[in-house]
Amino acid sequence: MNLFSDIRALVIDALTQMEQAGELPAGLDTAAVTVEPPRDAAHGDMATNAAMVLAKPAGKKPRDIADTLAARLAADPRITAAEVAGPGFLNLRIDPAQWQSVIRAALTQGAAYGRSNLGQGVKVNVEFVSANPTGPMHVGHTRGAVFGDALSSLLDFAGYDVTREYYINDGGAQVDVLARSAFERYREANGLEPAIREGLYPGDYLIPVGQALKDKYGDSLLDQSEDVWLTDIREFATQAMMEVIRQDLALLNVHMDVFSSEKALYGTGRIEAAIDRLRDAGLIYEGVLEPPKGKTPEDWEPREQTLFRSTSHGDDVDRPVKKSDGAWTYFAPDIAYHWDKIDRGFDQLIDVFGADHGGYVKRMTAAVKALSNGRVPLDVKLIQLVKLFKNGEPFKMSKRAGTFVTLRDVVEQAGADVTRFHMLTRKNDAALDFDFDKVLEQSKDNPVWYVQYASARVNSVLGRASEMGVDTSDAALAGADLTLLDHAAELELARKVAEWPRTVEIAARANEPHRIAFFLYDIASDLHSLWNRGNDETSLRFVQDGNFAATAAKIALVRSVGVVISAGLGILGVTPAKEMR
RNA sequence: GCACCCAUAGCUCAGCUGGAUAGAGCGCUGCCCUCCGAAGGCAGAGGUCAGAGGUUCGAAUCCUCUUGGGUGCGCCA
Repeated sequence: MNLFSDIRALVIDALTQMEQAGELPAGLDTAAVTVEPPRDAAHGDMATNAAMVLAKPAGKKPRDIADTLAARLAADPRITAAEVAGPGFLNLRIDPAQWQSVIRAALTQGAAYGRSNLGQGVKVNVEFVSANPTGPMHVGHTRGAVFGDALSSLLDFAGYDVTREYYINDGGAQVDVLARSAFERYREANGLEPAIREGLYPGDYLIPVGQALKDKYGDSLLDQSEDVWLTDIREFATQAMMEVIRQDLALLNVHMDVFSSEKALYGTGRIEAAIDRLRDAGLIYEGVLEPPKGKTPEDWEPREQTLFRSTSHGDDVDRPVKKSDGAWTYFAPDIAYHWDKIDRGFDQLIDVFGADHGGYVKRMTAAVKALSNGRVPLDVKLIQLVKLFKNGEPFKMSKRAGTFVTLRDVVEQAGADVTRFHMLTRKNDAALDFDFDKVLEQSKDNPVWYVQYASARVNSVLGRASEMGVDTSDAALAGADLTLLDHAAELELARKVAEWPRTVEIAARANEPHRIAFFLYDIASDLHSLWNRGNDETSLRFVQDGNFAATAAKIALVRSVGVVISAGLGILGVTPAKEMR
């Protein structure tokens, strides 16, 4: 149940009746009509902008439309008052029975309350992480992993058919470097001195890989030249790294549906086919790129190469798909990969990239547009940096010295729940501070703790009511006499519960899971606030000694908040706390 | 040089794709509490939404320009 969309439907219905009655011209576009909670609660429960939006196309004054609309809406039993305000807003007061039925809906639908059919089963592919398989995941990847996973859950909750996918970049030169690095560790495992020269991966994480190589090959590869072992060791090391990455993701409770390999595209004709498809559309040509103005690379020399005419789909310059040696650029297999996703029947594609790949966005959207003839939209979400702190001091790390912070480090120190929640307390395109101490702080300015505390309080108060003898099962609470919830402060909280389905849709429409985190903070804050009022006004306490009916009603309200918090945390991939420690 | 992202209270950030008097936490000020309904509560001050134009009933939000920060710009991925 989404009370806001119900009331919007009522408004649209009334507008249609007005058209039929000749009070409005027929055929008006009502897409821009909204029904939303007013900023100021004194304005009522909901407000619609219908009169202002339609005034111009209808050729009428906003207030005239609003007056007529108000009269029609007031006839509905759900509306207790409809008054025109300001430039033409129509403020609506909703019958308390509606808020009570929202609570009941939350109790009967449980974890499904707030689910939406917004997505209508549309197939969405969310590609995220896609870290190079050359080592364990570090903090930078962590945020992308959390974001992609939460976004996927959000879209699923909003009625989309979601696939979580990881694109393994195992086709480029970096996996050769990995193989050479692993080979040195293999030598080391055989008692030789490893030569980790400049440009190789120095991390300790390859030591067990060297050992495993020794177990498999003994000393048989030691005297062989690179062309003998490169392919096998590359394959071996890449698989080992992917296993490490899978385990890292599992630490964060991130689980992919599909892993796609870049390398697997080579030699299958898929890349050639994708490029040919673009060529048939007249988008591939041989040409010479101009050097970027103001920043010409020192070794620049004009040369002819195979280019994709991405400028015809909004890019700034055309992009090469082949290197000068005739090999594909990274872009070419990625085009084939995205075509493959289109081919697999996805209606929407989402790519989650690090912000340093921002320059890649236009060419990829151009390619997807061209490959799908504009059918499949691609939304690229860029994830900004995570700045680490410890006790308020910047936490320095150096990749060269091997002191970079891994995903595992973060999760071991902060825990998966705290890490996930905190990573979602910023918009994806804003930089995020992560302070190892602050995220574990127990205070109001730590959203993770504050929301979990609310969750624990819900659990605690349910326990108390239960001890008192109240049946606190959702089914029983749904049958409570909710008309007893007549205090303004209680209805206020119920209103927040009613906003949950709306928040889900807004967040899903924008592909912005952080909105869920902020909503949870808000509703937690409202719950704490009502709880605190109970300290002074005993009639607002959730457990009313000796009064079963009142207690059941209040507990129903509290539990409905708990249902929403659980659902929201579920989307974020965080386990609700039952008690605080 | 060009493109993309960002700029909101002293600080860290929200702001429901254009709505009414721009919000929250921290910090600050002032009251209250010291209760196992728990690790504080209530209230107040604090803003030229970087700046200047434009679009319209209405702009923090959309367009143009300017300033300041970040990212990127063929044979890395």
